[in-house]
Amino acid sequence: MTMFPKLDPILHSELRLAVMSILIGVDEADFTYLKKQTGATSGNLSVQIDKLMAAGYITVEKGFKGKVPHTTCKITTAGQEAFNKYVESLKEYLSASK
Amino acid sequence: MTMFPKLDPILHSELRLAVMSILIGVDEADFTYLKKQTGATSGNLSVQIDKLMAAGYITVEKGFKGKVPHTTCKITTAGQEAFNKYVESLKEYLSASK
DNA sequence: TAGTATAGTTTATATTATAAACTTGTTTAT
DNA sequence: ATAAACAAGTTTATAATATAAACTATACTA
Repeated sequence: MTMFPKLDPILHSELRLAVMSILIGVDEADFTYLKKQTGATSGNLSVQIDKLMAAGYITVEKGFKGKVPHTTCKITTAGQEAFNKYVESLKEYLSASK
Repeated sequence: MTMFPKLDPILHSELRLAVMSILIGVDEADFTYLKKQTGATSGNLSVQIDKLMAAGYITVEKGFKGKVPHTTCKITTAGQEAFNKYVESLKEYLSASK
């Protein structure tokens, strides 16, 4: 792509972008919250969270809340940077005639 | 997705978005021009142009320029509307804390 | 006329997204 | 106490997508 910057494939996904969008505005969020906010299925969310983690864009802590398993996600600095860069890149696509 | 609008899958594709981004700013563009501007391979471009056409977002005219085959693409009204809507939807994802 | 270039299309493959099925454990009703 | 339903995920299978490789057809060029 000559005039269009490459879009980070990790972020160029509807659900992963939604997750990142939530996480960037909040200190942390748990699995259930992310599921409710995004409307995703558990399976899909689980997979996409894994990918974001593998990319180093979020950290995932698995523990228990009382007796129930509980997963907390938090955006990393790398994740914030990648998100910002993605937004900047997208702008090149969205602003026609430039 | 409850708080995030669904992103038009036809447009949520790097190459198709690039093509639409070019076409929205220009009266028409031919295959070769789109290929150069996007840096895409011919095969990929051919396939994605087909999909945009199938979606009714662009028109494709195949003819000859002298003796050489020549394909001209033009955005449709539906395509412009879809593009604008996509941009609006994306904003919901990009503006954190909203 | 053999070789290279142009303008694509078709087909095959690799990657992704998504849903369905499953696991593990908990709470609730009987 | 135990079966039924629920919660929080994970794993696996399938469907959809993107992309590249191979191919077609014609034209130009040495």
